[in-house]
Amino acid sequence: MSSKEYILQTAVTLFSKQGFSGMSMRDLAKSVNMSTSAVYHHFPNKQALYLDAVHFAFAKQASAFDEVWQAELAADEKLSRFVSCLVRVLSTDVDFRRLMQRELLDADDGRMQLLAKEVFQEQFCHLMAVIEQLSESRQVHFSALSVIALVCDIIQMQPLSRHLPGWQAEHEQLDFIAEHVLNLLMNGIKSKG
Amino acid sequence: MSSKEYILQTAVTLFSKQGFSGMSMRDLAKSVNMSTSAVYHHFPNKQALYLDAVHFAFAKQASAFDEVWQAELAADEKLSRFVSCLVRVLSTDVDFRRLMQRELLDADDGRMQLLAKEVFQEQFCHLMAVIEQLSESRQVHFSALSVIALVCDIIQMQPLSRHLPGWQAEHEQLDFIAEHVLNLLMNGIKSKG
DNA sequence: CAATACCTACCTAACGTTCGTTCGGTATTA
DNA sequence: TAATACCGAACGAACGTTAGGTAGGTATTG
Repeated sequence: MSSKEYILQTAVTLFSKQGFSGMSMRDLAKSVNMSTSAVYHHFPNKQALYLDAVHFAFAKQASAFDEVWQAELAADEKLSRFVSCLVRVLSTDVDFRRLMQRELLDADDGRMQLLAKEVFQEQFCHLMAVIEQLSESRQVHFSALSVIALVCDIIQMQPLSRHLPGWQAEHEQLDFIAEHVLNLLMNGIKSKG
Repeated sequence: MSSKEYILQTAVTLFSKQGFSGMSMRDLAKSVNMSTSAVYHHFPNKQALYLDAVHFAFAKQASAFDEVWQAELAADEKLSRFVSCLVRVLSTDVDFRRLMQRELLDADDGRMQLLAKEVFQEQFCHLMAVIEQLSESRQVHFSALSVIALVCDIIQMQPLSRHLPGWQAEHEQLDFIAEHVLNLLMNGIKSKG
C-alpha cells in the first residue's frame, strides 16, 4: 500500500472516531509515523484530505452489493440478500458506517448530493425495483428508504440498546438482525418471529 | 429566562450543529452577547457545559409522550399515537435529534447508560408493553427498537433522500411519514399504502 | 560514462491563529 | 458589605499551515 493510501486509510478511521474538527493533522501524522508536513505533501489541506478520505471509504463498499441483485433470483430472495448484505457491511466496517452517519449530520447539500449519487443511488434503484415487485404500494421510494433506515439505525443504536430492558446478546448477531428485519419488512410487527 | 438557561439553550443549538470540538467557547459567548469569562462564571468548563446542555435538551422532551400512553386506548391506537408523536418531536426539535445522533456517535458507555435511563427507558417500556399486546413475537425488545430506529433514521436521512430517485415533497410531511411508518409496522412492505 | 538537473518523499522548525481557561477588576444588588 | 454577574486582558497549549532543507532515485546531456 502506498503512503498516500495508508494516510487515507488511517484518516478514515480517525475522522470516523473523532469527527472533522476533533482530529488534528498532528494526530494523523503521528498515527502514520510521519511528520505533519509529509501529510501536506500528499494533500493540500485538511478539508481536501477529509473529502478524499470520505471518497476512499465509500469506494471500498461500492462492490459489496454486486452479488445481491442477480437476475435469476426471486424478488423476496433479493430483498433478503440485500438486507443481509447491508447488515454485514454496516456491522463489519464500523469506520464506513460512522463516517456516513457523520456525513448525514455535517454535510452540506452539495456533499449530500454526492453521497446520494456515488454511494446510494445504484443500490437504491435496485431496491426500489425489488420492492415494486413485492408490493402494491405506490410509495416505493419511501419503502426503500425505510428498509435502509431500519437497518442503519438498529446497528447505530446497539450501544444504547444494551442498556434498555429486554436486551439479549443474540440481538447483536448479524444473522439475527437480518432475519428479524426481513421478517418485520415482510409481515409487520404482528408476526410470530 | 435566566442567563444560565439562555447559555444552555444556545449551547444546545451550537453543539448540535457543530459537535463538541467544533464549537468554541468564544463562539458561544458571542452568540449570547457575553464575554467568554462570563460563560465560565456559570459553568466550570466546556465538558461540564456540554453535559449540562445534553441534559437540558433531553429534559425538555421528557413530557412530550405523556398523553400517548393513556390506559383506555387500544394497543394499535397507542402505537399510532406514539409513532406520530415521535415523528413530530424529531422533526420539530432539530437540535434535540442532532444532539442525540451525535451522542450515539461520540458518547462513551457511561453516557450511553445515562441516555438509556433518562431519555429512552420509560418510553421504551411503554412501547414494549404495547407491542406485546399486538404481536406474538418473543422479541419484543427488538421490535420496539425497530420502531424507534425506523422513525429516527427516516428523518435523519431526509436531506439525503431528497437526491434519490422517486422523491416527492410530500414524503417530508409529518402526517405522511407517521402514516407510512405505522402502515409498514402493521402490515410490512407488501401493503397497499 | 560522468556530470547535471530535476523530481519525489520526506524532515525540522517555525509562522500566526485560535483554543480552553484564568486572573484581577468593576458595577449592581440584596 | 458581601455576594452575584459580568468585563478585558492575558496565559500556555494546540491548531492548520508553510518555509526551507535533505536524501535518494531518475532522466538528460556533454
